[in-house]
Amino acid sequence: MKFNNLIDLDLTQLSGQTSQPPWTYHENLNTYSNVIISDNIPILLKTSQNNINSFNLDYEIPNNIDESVVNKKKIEKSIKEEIIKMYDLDFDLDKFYKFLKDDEKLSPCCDFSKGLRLFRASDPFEAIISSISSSNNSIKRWTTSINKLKKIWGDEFEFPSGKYYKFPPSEILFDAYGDNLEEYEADNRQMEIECYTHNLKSCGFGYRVPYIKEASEIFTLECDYNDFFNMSYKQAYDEIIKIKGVGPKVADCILLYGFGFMEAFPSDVWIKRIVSYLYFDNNSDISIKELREFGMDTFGKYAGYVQLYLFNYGRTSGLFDKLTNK
DNA sequence: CCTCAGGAGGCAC
DNA sequence: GTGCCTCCTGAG
Repeated sequence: MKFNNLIDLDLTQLSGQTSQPPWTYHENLNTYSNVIISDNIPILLKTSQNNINSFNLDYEIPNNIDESVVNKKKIEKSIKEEIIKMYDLDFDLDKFYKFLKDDEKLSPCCDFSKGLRLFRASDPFEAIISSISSSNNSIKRWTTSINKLKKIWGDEFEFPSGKYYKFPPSEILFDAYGDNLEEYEADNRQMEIECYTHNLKSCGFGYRVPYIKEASEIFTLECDYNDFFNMSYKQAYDEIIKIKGVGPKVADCILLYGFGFMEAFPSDVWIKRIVSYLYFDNNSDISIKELREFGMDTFGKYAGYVQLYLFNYGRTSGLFDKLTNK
């Protein structure tokens, strides 16, 4: 299937959005692949492109599923809808670029991020755990941790092009061991304690392990995250921030990348540096709380996209280096 | 080549 | 305001 939309797959996949880690990249084919569940069937999505004005979507079904039992038309319709959601293809980038160019402080962003789109979650729970893992952490570290987690607890599917793992549901992580001591005590073989690596701590989540466990418990026993789709931004924010390990920044990441609340403006030190530089004459007295309010008031429904473009602008233009080398 | 101190990051307390 | 946990960088 060919999609004639402006999108830069590399930028979108690798910009550190906390809906999920980047998909598996195959260099020789220039393809990003990931498994999703579509109509109860695991489907491997494969996206590739030669230029940013279009991309191709291909798919595979698992080796152990007989091709004759799948309804191809139905599958293709549903994966098309899914890719439109995940790559946010309904968002009008041209209109957004006009908005950026109307603000002389924002207009340089366009040149560094052409084709960058929101990378939305297929599974909101994955976005919740990914966002919690990203706090006080680097992109490389949290994505490595999430990939390890998927390999240990996620369902494994074999496709013609290889093995892929889905992010596990909350009840699986609710049951998972927190660290190797817990795992050791539940095992009757009593091996050396270092041998126990089937636990959250061993994935490198550090002190965030109890936060991940608690979030898993809440979404297993107490509430359904799908309720967030029926809330206003403010209602959803007030609700999600109650979870331990979820502060203002993580809450906004979850709402933006996991649930598509476009008015969220995730505010961290990087955004603070670049906004201070662009809008406040580099006077960084502005607090993170004020920064979030500034972003939401100034950019409105484009707040999430502006945050994305500002971050990428800072990262790729060398502006972040300049702002931190002093 | 090695080791090790220092830095980075958002949140709970 | 302080400490959390892990990885990365750079100095020696």
